[in-house]
Amino acid sequence: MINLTLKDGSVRSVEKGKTIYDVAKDISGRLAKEAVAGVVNGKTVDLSYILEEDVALNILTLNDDEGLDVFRHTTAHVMAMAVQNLFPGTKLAIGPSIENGFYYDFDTKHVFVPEDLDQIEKEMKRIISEDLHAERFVLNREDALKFVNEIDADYKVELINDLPEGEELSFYRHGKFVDLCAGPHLYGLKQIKAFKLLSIAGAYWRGDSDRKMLQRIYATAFPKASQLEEHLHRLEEAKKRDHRKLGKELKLFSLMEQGPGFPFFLPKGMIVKNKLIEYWRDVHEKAGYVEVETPQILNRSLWETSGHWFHYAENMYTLKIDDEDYAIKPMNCPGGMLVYKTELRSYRDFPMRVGELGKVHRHELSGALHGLMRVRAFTQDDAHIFMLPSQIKDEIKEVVRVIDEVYQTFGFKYHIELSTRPEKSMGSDAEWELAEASLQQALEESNLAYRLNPGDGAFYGPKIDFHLEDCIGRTWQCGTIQLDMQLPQRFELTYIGEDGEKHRPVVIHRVAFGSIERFVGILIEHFAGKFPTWLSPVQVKMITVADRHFDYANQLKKQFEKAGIRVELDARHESVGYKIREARLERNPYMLVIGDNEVEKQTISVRSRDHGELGEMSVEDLLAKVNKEIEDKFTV
RNA sequence: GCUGACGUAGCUCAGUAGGUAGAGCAACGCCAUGGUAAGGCGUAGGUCGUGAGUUCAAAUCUCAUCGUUAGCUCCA
Repeated sequence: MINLTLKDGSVRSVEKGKTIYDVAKDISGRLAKEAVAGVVNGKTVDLSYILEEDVALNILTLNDDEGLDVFRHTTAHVMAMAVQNLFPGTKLAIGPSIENGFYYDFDTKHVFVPEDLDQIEKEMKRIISEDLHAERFVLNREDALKFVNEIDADYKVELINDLPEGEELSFYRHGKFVDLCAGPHLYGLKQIKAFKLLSIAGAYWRGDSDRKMLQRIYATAFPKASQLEEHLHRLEEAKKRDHRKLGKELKLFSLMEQGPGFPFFLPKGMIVKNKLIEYWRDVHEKAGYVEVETPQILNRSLWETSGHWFHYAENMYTLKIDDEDYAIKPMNCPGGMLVYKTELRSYRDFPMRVGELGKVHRHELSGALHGLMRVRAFTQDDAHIFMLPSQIKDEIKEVVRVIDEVYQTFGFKYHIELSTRPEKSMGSDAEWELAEASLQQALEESNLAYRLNPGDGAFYGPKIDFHLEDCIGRTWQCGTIQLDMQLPQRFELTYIGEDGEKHRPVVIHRVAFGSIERFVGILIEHFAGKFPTWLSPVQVKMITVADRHFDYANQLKKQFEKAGIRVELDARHESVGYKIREARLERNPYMLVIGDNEVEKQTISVRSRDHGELGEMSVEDLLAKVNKEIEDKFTV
């Protein structure tokens, strides 16, 4: 007999030589049904793992994230098996589980088309119906290489060669199908019930753009059909609130082939953008920022000083003016440095917070463009903060506070990532160490949880990134705080210290929205086009029932306008039903229908987008209500 | 940039054994003056992304190019 310490701390004695599956069955029939893998002394293993000694055992089920991964990864194997059955000669690369699903990368002469997905799904179902059981075997390196060479699995050869010496080389076999895999896998395939292949895409082998492009099939899988349906429904919902679709429908912005990646903002989108800017100025003014504007086009020598001319060349739009090289700014910082140098600075001026809503242009790869989320011209809500080294921590805490305030206003949750020195970087080891330590300490002293992102910093310094979570759970990188140990040196920035000597200031770059254009896109999707009142392009939409109601409606309209409310009057000769339908599609917060009743009683009947019919009320009441919502930046 | 798909009226889309283009909505005109998600009738609107090629004939086939798109790479 051996003793197993289970998840709940209890100890269970079982016969030596039992499998984990046997133990699960012993515990309960239900557990046996839901079990997918085991964790023995911290190592994830198959259910068929044989227990030989006293261990800590945790049985993973479909309800554990890790168990779900096993389930999805096994489903990926089934997909690979189906593809190889249907398209013989297909070589397998890798097929991991990912959030909500899995993918597998294939190398095959056959070019996948969407219709293939149905066929592959059918074949997968057929395979599952055979109820094959996973068979695990381990080979030594030599045999493993021999084996994968025999089955003509080039990619696996490379994987094996890259695995560290001493690593166990395990394979899984389902019927005729074999794949190199660390495992674990489901014991039987019958547990796979709800899955769907979603899309075909290209992906570089090992994520390296210099290597071969493979064909990737993305899929999703869940233990229960209802969960799959729910997930597919969520995808549909996400599609419905796609900012590119809503941006067109709500006439917010437009993208044209005459300017790929250069968005056109239409009048209504411009209101949203301008309201965000107004809000931003208000927040920053209160937080002690001043604002500047630096030129769009600056001379080459500046970009050489900043290092961009060499480090950022492929992303910069350059031009010749009077035989001299110029570049359209891809960042605001160099201009900001020049602003600093317009005066002799004193330590008494610090921290000096200088904001700039700077429009920057970057030549992004054509394939990277995506609506407003990824563009080639965007407005950064930038600021450069100049300070003493001793002020770093407190100042970062203050910046974090401002960014938090901004996100709270829109109801966003977020998480923080700290990125450290990348391969391509400028500066000495000592400078980087100091910079990284400063950011880290600031976060820790602010008691903020963060993830570490090694090697993901900017070439001039480490950074803290803020990733927003929108209301359907997607994340977007928006805010960032970057400590810059390079530009102050390159621009030879100085200040006069208490001792009367020149010193070098510390510089922080930071953005809260990140890109106002992207932020607008995120807001469109977050609110599904239903902007809170303060941001709505039209706050009150008025509809006349018949022509005779125009005068009263027009008089009301003027009253609203005078009160600073954005109002639109639809007095077209169309049916009321039709005008109401259009107004609702516009998603304005308030809609008023003006007919005989209202004219007679000199009132209005109000319909709220978010709360339905509000019935009759006085104009003053509605004005007060709308104004309060604008004041509160109230979000539903 | 790379791999695949797509590009037809302002919008959403139909139109392949190749035979010089269709619908709905929108726009415009007329009629209906209508009460919380589409009233009726009519008019106009397209060198089928662009450029070459094949063909008696190309929206349809081929090539190139531009754009969009799912991803990869990169990134605010």
